[in-house]
Amino acid sequence: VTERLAGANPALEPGRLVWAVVFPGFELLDLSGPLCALNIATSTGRASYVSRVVSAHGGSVASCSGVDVLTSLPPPHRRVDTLLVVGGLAHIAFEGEDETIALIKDLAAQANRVASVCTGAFLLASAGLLDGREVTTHWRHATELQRRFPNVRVNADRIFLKDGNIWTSAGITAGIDLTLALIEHDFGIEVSKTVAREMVVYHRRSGGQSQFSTMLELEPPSDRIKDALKFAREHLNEPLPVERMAEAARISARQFARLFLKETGDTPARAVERLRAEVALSRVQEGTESIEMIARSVGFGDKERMRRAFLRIYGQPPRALRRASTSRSLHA
DNA sequence: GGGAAGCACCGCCAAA
DNA sequence: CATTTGGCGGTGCTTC
Repeated sequence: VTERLAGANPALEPGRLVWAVVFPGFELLDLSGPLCALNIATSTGRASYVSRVVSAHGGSVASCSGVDVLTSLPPPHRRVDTLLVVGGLAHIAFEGEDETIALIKDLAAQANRVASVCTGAFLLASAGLLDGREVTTHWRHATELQRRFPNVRVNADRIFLKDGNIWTSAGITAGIDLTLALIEHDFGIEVSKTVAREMVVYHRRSGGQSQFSTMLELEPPSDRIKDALKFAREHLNEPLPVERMAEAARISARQFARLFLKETGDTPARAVERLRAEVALSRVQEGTESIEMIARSVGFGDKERMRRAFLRIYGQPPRALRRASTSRSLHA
């Protein structure tokens, strides 16, 4: 089954066409993760995608995990919204994928945007689509990507990355995060959150070392909210009631709360709590500072309030998380 | 541990 | 006329 029709919802646009390109030896999860997310999004009735799996020669294509996938040849009418290129073991042999690269070049020219999962970035780079772009890929292959394509700016410290109409993601399951971001971009954060819940994955997980990654992966569209978040990060250890953040955003508290929820999918107070918890967590895990010290310096006031926040967010109190992390490093 | 106080959130309405 | 904005007050949750 290479084509999946959107659940009929006449109220919606005819469905964005997503073409996924595969090749012999591709990673199955690079493909199935995104397709699953798109399918669930469509089944909510609040989004609409039509996905197809194509390859250079059509027919059955073997994934690296031994499962074959039936693909089609790209039909003549090439109205494609999103081109999605997966990765796979064969990235070493991407030189032998000239036809796949030609296909990608051809489709990319028709597409509104281009995305890659994992080492799919190598194929995009080979097709000349990544020159001058900031991209990411599987951490294990990031340096090789940079070496082979000096004109590409590789950032290995991200789960996914959007540079203009080029979206790239880190290894394998990061394709799901990438697809959630696409869905959010297209149909709003409520839909992407629903899909994440349904798939039982994090709606936004933190990537790399960026402390505030959850709030940065997707920048809120309006400058107002961005300013407020910036203000919050800079004054994290001070009280941050809604009114103060609204002031930083230069709008009324009511409107601020409304916009904030719409753009970030979270309410202001919750977001501040998450921000604090994220900063605290890394210091709880990595350092030897007292819990009390950390709690004060990230704005929780005292360790008891931080403990409750940790229970809400991580399901475990700080001490348990520190213990878990130190015992892990002892065994490492 | 129970009850008061404070705050965040949200629905509702009116004004812009 | 519709959409956006801001204020008000009730409700529920957290903290004290």
